[in-house]
Amino acid sequence: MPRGNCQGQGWWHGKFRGCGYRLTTGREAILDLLSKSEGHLSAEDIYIKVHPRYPNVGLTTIYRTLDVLSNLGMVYKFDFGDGRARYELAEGPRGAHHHHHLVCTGCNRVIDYADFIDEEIELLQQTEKGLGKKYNFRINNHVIQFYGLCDKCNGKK
Amino acid sequence: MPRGNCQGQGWWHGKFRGCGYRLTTGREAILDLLSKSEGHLSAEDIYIKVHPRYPNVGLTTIYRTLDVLSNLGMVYKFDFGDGRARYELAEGPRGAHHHHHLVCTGCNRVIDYADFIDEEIELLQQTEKGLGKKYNFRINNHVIQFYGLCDKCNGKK
DNA sequence: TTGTTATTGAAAACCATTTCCATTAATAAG
DNA sequence: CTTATTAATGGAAATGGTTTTCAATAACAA
Ligand SMILES: [Mn+2]
Ligand SMILES: [Mn+2]
Ligand SMILES: [Zn+2]
Ligand SMILES: [Zn+2]
Repeated sequence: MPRGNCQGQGWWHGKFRGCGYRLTTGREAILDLLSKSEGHLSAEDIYIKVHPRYPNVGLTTIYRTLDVLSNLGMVYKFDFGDGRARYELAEGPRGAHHHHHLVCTGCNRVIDYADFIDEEIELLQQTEKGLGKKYNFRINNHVIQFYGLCDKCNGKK
Repeated sequence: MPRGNCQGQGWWHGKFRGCGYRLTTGREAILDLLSKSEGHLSAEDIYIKVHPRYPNVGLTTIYRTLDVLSNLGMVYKFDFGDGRARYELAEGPRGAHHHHHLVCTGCNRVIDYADFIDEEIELLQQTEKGLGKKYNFRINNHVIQFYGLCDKCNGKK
């Protein structure tokens, strides 16, 4: 039962099984929620949404599942500086929904943006290639975040 | 005694006083250590280095000072995914030492890199301008991190 | 020197996340 | 459809980085 990198195709039923993971109610519920939710959910956010419909899915399982999904590359884990991890469905490493983040240090609002993404991606690929060679580093992910104040937080005091 | 953004010039004696902060032994010790240390120190790292010479500087003060320095923009606070915040002297918002990070998810090693920085900075400035206008966002910082496996962690298993 | 008050250290609280462990259930074998 | 194996689970407890509390201290303006 292989457990390592299983960057296959298709949707998660196959992906999960192919990696030797069992397909449980909790995992399905969490993936289901993630796939139909917008935004950047914390483990507790997910718990609060999943628990009413599946009362026998505990917070511990949320954490464990998110960890598995993150290792499989199906979910991205972010730190936006508000003291808890936040998660977002990946939908393919370089897939259609790839975007970066604008984080307000005033109110913790996070804006997804995809403007300039093409130029950013191109530069990133160059950089990845160069750095990978120079430092003998196998890059498989990146994070770009801009920090500042959103319009609402700009005008206060 | 003003407290807000004090992005003045010069070194920290003046900067601190100009922002209404008192210049204390602890703060000087912490800044002193940061300025002569390489790498990405956690609060505890700093405590361990500072405490022997200044036994009356507690961990709480380390945290509080790092928070002040971070708010003043004199120190950058990072999350590299190892469960603790790490800090690094800024030396000017776009100063000579600006660099980005390569983070090994295997052993948590962090490599500073400044290759390709010129192209990155140019793109970032364009992006900042565009995003700032589009989302009415006052950007004053950014984080770029590449995640992957370093040479040592590549060859294991 | 003196008064004001920002800063401090130690201990306790906080709280997101992890660990423990006995129980349950997904899966494969028969 | 059994049955056996063992991954997965959840609730409680532990963990550990960071923050809060509060009385004592010290920086600095006057
Ligand atoms: Mn996003
Ligand atoms: Mn660095
Ligand atoms: Zn805001
Ligand atoms: Zn490594």
